[in-house]
Amino acid sequence: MNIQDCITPCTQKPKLVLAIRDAMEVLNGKWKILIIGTLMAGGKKRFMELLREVDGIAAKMLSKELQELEMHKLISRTVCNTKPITVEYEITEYGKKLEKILLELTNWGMEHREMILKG
Amino acid sequence: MNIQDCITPCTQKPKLVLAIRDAMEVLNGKWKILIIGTLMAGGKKRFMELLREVDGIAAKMLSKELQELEMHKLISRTVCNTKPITVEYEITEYGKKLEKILLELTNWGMEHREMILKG
DNA sequence: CAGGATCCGTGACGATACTG
DNA sequence: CAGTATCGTCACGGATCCTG
Repeated sequence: MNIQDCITPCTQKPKLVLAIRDAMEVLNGKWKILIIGTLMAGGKKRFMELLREVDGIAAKMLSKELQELEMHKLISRTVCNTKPITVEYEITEYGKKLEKILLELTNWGMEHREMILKG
Repeated sequence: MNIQDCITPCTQKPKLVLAIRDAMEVLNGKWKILIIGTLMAGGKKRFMELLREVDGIAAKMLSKELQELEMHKLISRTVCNTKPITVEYEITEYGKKLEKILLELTNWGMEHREMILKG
């Protein structure tokens, strides 16, 4: 499948637009992709670990975006009855389907950074 | 290259985070990816065509996001000395490097939509 | 036709303090 | 530790009008 196949003929809306809209609705927010990337690369993470590794994010935002990601079945949340309580976040099998996107995004980002540095 | 390779050892920041941040900085904004997708699938487009096809966008936003995309060398802007004046936007060779990302995003979006509809 | 100028509301985002 | 509550801001985004 190539990118032209995403266009339906005549005056109908391009399928591409709908699909991208759907994807963006799930991935919107300043931190979601970074959170997913961190979890995908690093396995299980606790709240505080994420707070440290996704640096710059505030606890409120992390909490909120984690909830939204969980709603969309992209990550799972597990409460461990330790003392004090700890919580583990992990990417789901469904969430792993985003790996290709993340990879392409990462590759492009690195190329782009090099291109900027060279001028 | 797989996603684990994006992690540098020990306490350093993951390379993945930097790359994704770079990419997101270029692609941020509600409409950029949709604009790129439309141009990539449909070839040259004039301002009014984009205004129609990227539906929901306001002229101000379209203008602004097109400028930013041009700054980043992802699209080109050509003024035709017709009367009244018309302008053509086209994706650049550099911009075409985003094709893989767009494709993966589109594929995932379609799968996700189906998954939602089925429940 | 392409888009700039202006005005304006909302909500995304952030800092801080607090709780079980 | 893992959050929630509260408050504040600013810029993102939209509507409308105007110009070459």
